[in-house]
Amino acid sequence: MSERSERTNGHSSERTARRGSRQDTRLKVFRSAVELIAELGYAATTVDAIAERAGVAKGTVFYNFGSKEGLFEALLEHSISKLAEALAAADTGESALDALDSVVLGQLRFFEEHGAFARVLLAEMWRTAWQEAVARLRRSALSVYANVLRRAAANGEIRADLDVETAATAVFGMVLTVAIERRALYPDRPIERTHATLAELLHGRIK
Amino acid sequence: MSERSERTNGHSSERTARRGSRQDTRLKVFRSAVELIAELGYAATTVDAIAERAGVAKGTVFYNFGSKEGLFEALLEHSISKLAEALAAADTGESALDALDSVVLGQLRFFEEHGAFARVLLAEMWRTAWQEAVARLRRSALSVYANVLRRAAANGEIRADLDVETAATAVFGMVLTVAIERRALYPDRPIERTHATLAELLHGRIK
DNA sequence: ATCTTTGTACTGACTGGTCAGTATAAAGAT
DNA sequence: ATCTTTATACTGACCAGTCAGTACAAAGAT
Repeated sequence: MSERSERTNGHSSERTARRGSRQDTRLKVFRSAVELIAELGYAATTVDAIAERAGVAKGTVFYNFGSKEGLFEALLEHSISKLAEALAAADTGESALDALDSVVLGQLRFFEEHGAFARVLLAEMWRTAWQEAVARLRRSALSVYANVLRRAAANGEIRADLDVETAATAVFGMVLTVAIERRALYPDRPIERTHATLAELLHGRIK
Repeated sequence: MSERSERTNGHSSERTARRGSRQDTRLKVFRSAVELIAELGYAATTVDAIAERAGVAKGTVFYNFGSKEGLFEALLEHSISKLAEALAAADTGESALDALDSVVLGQLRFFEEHGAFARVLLAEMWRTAWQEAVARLRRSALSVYANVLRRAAANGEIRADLDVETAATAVFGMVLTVAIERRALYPDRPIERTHATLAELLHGRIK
């Protein structure tokens, strides 16, 4: 979703010109919603609270998203797209295994910046109600891992018979869990250190 | 409905305390609660629904656990203990890395049997409201992984400078994620196959 | 033996508050 | 003109927690 349509606002006067623009309002609501839902969970988060934190009227939320569920679906859609973009952009490196390390780092960095979304994703990912969003996640984000692993298997960097789909989920879940732990427990630890630990784990018994 | 005809079944439950049916009631409520919360989440699950599925009156839930939150805390306590026992029991093997594989398998098997709890744990684990339960989880379950990894580091099976705490969380989160995916998406796949994939991933670039 | 009391486990109708969603009038923005 | 947002007020369903009462077993008491 989110056609980046900036709507040609005449010329100059760029910046946040469209003060009351719909896109702007939607983003404010997204930010507020993801923070609250990360803290309290979807069901315990009220639309009143979302609207208040976003600094908009309650009616605006319903005007823009139709319902609480509609808001949440749009939020998932929006955030999963961004995550998929970030992972795909990180898929670079000499060897496939270098690329794997790089994607792991990309995921860590994304969740460093969007920690609230990490929590929401972890909590809601397997709820049957949002199965469509999960399917999209598999197609767009997990497939980045699956492809890297497939490449590694194809040119002999790892066993050719590895189940890349399961392995992709495993790595994704591993990084997601660690990213959340880091934010919750060791917020000041440099991300590179966490990344190094994960890389060692994935590279196996290196001395 | 259903006049709980438990009555004096004579046998059932050891002589620990007369009127042993209270333990029975609590377990029925636990079972019902974990299933519903796995499906709907904590906040969206009503005490009415828990009581109905357990076949007890709503008042019984409050009589036994004081509040909805009290019920959930007792449930976490109960289940985390069982999980920790299962992991500790699986901590066996020639080398530390064999033990690691074994604990991973133990965790997979535990969540195979208690899939609903796996979902609840994943979703609620990092909610600040249950931080006490998370602390207990770290002490009792994650420490099994941390100890295995420490042993492996001590006798040179893996790098001595590995951050075992972070690695323990990583492995735990990886297995938890994959266990849930397996149940949701590939329930018929033998657990050994999933285990083999995780072992390969952990053992690194073996050809 | 029969009556009375006590403690434990449980029941389910009821209450008081909460919250998604609606309604509407008026104000900005383009 | 039309789209978007604001502010306020309202409705009705839903739900956590309460409470007066039931059931019943065991322990005195007579």
